[in-house]
Amino acid sequence: MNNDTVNNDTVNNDTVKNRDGRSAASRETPQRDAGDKLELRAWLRLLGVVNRVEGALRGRLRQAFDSTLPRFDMLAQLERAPEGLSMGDLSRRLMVSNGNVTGVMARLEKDGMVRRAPAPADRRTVKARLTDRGQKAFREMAEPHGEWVAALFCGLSREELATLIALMDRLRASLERPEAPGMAGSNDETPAEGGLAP
Amino acid sequence: MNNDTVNNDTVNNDTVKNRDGRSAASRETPQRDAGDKLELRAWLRLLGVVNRVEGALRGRLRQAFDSTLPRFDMLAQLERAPEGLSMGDLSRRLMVSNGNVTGVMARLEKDGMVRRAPAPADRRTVKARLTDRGQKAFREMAEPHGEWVAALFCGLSREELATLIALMDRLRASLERPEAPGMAGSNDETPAEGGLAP
DNA sequence: TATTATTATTTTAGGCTTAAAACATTTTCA
DNA sequence: TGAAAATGTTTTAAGCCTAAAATAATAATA
Repeated sequence: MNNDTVNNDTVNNDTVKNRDGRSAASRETPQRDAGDKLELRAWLRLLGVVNRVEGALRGRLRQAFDSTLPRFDMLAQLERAPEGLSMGDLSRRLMVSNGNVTGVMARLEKDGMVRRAPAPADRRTVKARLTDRGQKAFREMAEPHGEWVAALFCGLSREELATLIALMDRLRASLERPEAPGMAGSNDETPAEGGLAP
Repeated sequence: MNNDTVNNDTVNNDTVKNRDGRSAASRETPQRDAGDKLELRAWLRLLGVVNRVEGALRGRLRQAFDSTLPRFDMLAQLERAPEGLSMGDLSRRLMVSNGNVTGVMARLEKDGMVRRAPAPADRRTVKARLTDRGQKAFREMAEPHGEWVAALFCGLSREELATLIALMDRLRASLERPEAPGMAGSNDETPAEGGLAP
């Protein structure tokens, strides 16, 4: 994964002149902006936690099952779709690029976990299904995986978990809004590609 | 980055038999466990949000500055350490592997952003510093970057941001605790490597 | 129907990331 | 001192990931 100035809390205020002269760009985000950089701090914390949890899960999955998170995710999606999924379905559900799906699925197929076949109706699309082997492998991993996650999050109470979920839902919803949620101005690069990332 | 069953809220209850027969493993995490999978849900939400934000930042950084998040992070660390940092320092601060630092720094050096030189005192260590070019490049990126983050998080109020930061701090602290926070049992694989990931 | 546009996937080129092995240098201590 | 342990970095091998270009097949339309 990625970091992003993860470390301590210094949040490089240095170059960010927001004392009173509020740069042209910062004017675009109205009532915000109390000089602190709350959003940046939140982002760095989020990133740090996700990196750690991901690292822990990666290690456990590798040691216990010689597998990886992306593989696990693909299997999980296919497991709950017995009728199979197209590459595009997987790409959308896992929020990764098409090319990525192609690669991971190729490896899974090589390992005998999935089978891919062009759809008879529309020969453009490729449908993937879990093999028996893949089904079995996923079912073996799923429970330990859930327990690892539970253990990693044991520092938060149920109430805190609920709060966290609610916050993430709010944030996600606001990210989804096509009101260019990351394009608050300044240099007029980055044309106007509309929504978020991929 | 990685996903991890990101999609909808189904959270594959399927294979996870926790109705009454609480599997041997789930007994290890005591008062938790109300049958729902709150931790898993929280984890998936977290991951989804981080993926989206990361994707948005990646795209903007690429389009506006033809740069990347890992490069930006390295520059940010170096910028606040004018006396330079060793490869190990960077690795620890950014929480990435040594080999990773070597690679990203090699590219940054090729682009003239940093300069690396063996430390005279201890010839094992390599110290990196920002060049003038690197300094300038980082300072140009830092402000837009902060604004992009602020805009992406504009869906949360200041209070919510503070709550989120507090939650992340608690979670991070509990992850740090060497009480094997991800090893709640079941199959006795994954020896006992102590703390978290790398 | 022939062209054009759209949709679905793969390929390509390049960068990020890790774990483990290999090197290099310094420290420890017998 | 000199071997052994520890420390710091790079290399290696493999996988993940993306954006953009290339393919392939279907749908729209003139």
